[in-house]
Amino acid sequence: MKVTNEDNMLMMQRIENETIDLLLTDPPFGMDFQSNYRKIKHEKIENDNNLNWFPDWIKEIKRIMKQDAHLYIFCSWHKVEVFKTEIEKYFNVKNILIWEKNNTGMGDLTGDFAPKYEMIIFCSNGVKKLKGNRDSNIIKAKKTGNEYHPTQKPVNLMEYLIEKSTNINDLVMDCFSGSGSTAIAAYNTNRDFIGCEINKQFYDKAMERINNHLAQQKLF
Amino acid sequence: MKVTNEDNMLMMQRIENETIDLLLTDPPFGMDFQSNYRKIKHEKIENDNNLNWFPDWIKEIKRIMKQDAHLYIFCSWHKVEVFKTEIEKYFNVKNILIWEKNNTGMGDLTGDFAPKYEMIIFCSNGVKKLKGNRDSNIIKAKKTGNEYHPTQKPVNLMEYLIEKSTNINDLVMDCFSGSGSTAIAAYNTNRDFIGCEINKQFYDKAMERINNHLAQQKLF
DNA sequence: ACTACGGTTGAATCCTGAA
DNA sequence: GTTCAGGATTCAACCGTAG
Repeated sequence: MKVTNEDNMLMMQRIENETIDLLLTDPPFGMDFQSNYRKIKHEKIENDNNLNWFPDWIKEIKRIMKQDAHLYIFCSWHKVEVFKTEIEKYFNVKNILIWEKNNTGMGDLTGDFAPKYEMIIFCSNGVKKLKGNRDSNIIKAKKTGNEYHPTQKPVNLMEYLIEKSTNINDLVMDCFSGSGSTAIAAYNTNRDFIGCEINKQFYDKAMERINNHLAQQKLF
Repeated sequence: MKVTNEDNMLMMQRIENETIDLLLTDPPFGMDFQSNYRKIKHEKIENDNNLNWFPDWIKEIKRIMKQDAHLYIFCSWHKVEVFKTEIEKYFNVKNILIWEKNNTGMGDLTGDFAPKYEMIIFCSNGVKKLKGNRDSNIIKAKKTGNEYHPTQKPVNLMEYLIEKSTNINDLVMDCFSGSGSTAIAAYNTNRDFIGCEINKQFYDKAMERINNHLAQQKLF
């Protein structure tokens, strides 16, 4: 397990071709997002409000993914056309999964439906099977907190996706580690993990969370 | 209520500017679709496996929609980037709704998640409020049959969307009427309806369905 | 001073699930 | 059972500055 505080393009430069078994990550969505309503105020997510970085990023991802590998890339419906179009240049977009949350979000209260899901673009590099039952492309998972990051992902959702697509000791990567949920999920499912988070505050909080989790596990 | 057997571009040519209160339609998705597994074999949906017609179509839609109007355009995730990008040139894409079905479809049985939803691109022309409660963007509705069309929509789903976005006697349009579900839903909710279906077999079956429905209503 | 414009601020909803 | 909190937003109101 290795989590660093740096830009993910720098981290990936050090990774050899065809190394990663699974990409499971939640990139910044290219939205100028900051909730003024939260009780816990987080630093605004660094975001130039566009996705200019995306083409170079996905190209570098392609280089380091193994020949038979899965990718799960979180995405809002607002920018799904940008994500999907660019990803399809390199990978086979197999599905767009719907992560259904337990509650709805804010937004236009009278002229719109309330947001209740995020999209997850599911791709394969080459051909690879999924483990276990044939589950549906709508996945219900409770949002479990935002004490480490405003868009913190539920650990059990990440564990589920890891177990659908990898074997024990496989290498899972998350380029936008955020709260560290993916790292913890990889640890819990006995997979190896590499990831980074560019924001120092989020990185520090994630490392504290991860270290606490590892310490608790060792008590048993 | 008026349903014709013709190409929808011909039908729309006869409609004056800013006439339609609600567009609720399920266009051909630009996929070469034919299930070989169905018990009921339908004629293959006419489709040149691309969406070349879409830019002209949406431009014509823009012309005939009222200044404050909603649009619901069904869409598979496979081509959502094409639909969304083109629609955004003319309308405000407010949301992508998820119609969650009660059961899953076919497709890749071992390397993919099972399809359980369709997307509905929800747009507004100008500013318009929704009626009733603030519902979420995941809408559960049972698929109720495919005896009239392979992608037949549940009448209650169409009724729900019509009632969210229109008043009694408003004019609802469905350019791709298919099984006639939208027409029946408009009738049931006391809205006016205009639509067409290019395929003679689907058109005949839909008209039979609609006429039977009207006849049954008149018994009471 | 008056308007036009752009950026910032804060208020609002209802459903779900945890307590 | 009942309370309670929380939410990858949008909109309108309100500034400040420029023309």
